[in-house]
Amino acid sequence: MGIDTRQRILTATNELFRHHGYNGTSLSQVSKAAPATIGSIYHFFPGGKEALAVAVIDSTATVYRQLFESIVAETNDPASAFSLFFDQAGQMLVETDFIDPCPIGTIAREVASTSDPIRRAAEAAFDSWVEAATDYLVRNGIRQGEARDLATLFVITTEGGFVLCRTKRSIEPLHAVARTTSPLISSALASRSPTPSKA
Amino acid sequence: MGIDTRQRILTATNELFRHHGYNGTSLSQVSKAAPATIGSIYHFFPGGKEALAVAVIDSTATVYRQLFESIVAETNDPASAFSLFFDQAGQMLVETDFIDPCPIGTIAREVASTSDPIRRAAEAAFDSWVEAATDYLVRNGIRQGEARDLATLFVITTEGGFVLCRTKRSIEPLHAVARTTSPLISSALASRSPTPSKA
DNA sequence: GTCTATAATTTGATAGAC
DNA sequence: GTCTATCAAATTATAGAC
Repeated sequence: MGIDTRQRILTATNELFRHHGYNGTSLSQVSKAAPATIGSIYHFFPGGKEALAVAVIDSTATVYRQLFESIVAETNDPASAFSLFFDQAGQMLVETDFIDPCPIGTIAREVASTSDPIRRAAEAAFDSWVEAATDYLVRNGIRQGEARDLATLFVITTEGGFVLCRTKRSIEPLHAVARTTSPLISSALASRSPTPSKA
Repeated sequence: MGIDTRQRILTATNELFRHHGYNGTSLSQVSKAAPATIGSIYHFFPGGKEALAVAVIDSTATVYRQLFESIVAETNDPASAFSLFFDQAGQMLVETDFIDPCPIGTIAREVASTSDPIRRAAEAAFDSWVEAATDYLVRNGIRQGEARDLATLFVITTEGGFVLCRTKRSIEPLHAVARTTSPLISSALASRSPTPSKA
């Protein structure tokens, strides 16, 4: 059972960050929640708390990118794919009593001015999400520039939606996002050049 | 000069929160930056750090609401009014080397699970912004329900835009917001019922 | 209203036995 | 790999002189 100690530490830290942010989480809390001794934490993460944050951000980036890909893979219409993503995020919020679904935005805003390694990890995460959504929209016939703008809006409304939902303890803000932005995808699809794809 | 000590404390705290968030800011930092002694801080804010945060959130809510009202008062077209707001926010980001323009979103996400007074203050701030933007859109002929959705999207994209801009040290995300959401306002205006207003 | 001193606790991090 | 013990520094908050 020694092998998954690293993963236990990572999982516990992720949850604590989503509860209390970066500066609000102490290593003693992590040690207790994992559970793992302080010595073990420093064994797996010699860079201490900062390295732990980078690892949490990297793994969260991957998990959310995979969630996005799995949702679009199961959905025919791109406009409803994004709505489905917002629905699923809202469901997560309710099930967890409005714990933050994503640790990255909070951590980035807390320490963007003081920890460049963490800021860069968060930047890479957001970039990878924008890229994944852009590629998906381009695959559906939307031209590169418009696709990138819409993908950026998608990530921004996700993060901004989490801010309002967590604050208001309501998923209504995410519903407003879905209602207002869904027509943007539809209209971009409608105005694409009528080159037939192999689908 | 005793009279504005309270204001100096408030201003210094606001700036420190935007730099390092709530848990990343200590009262000793506030004391040094204000400047004011710890005793003075507790004299004006007997509730300590938590009361200080509520006061910062309340004052920030008012300042931003006034900024919004002043921008829309100087602009003819609602679609360009929102773009102007995003432009101005972007300008602020560049001028301050990407210090967070708004302390509320960060603080709310940090302590929404642990401090209900702070969470409620942040909720009131967001609500007041949504209400101001909704009223403005309704005054311009957009029906209540659609206006509220667009106003909510406006606040969400502002907060989410700050997250990405601060993380990427770039104002390009806010530009993407302006480009993608501006047509939504225009189309809502175009489809309003043709009742003539007194403008 | 402002100041200094300090209480009581917790923090991130390290050392070294096992 | 895991554990305990411990460091030096910083934290919020309070007390009481001026």
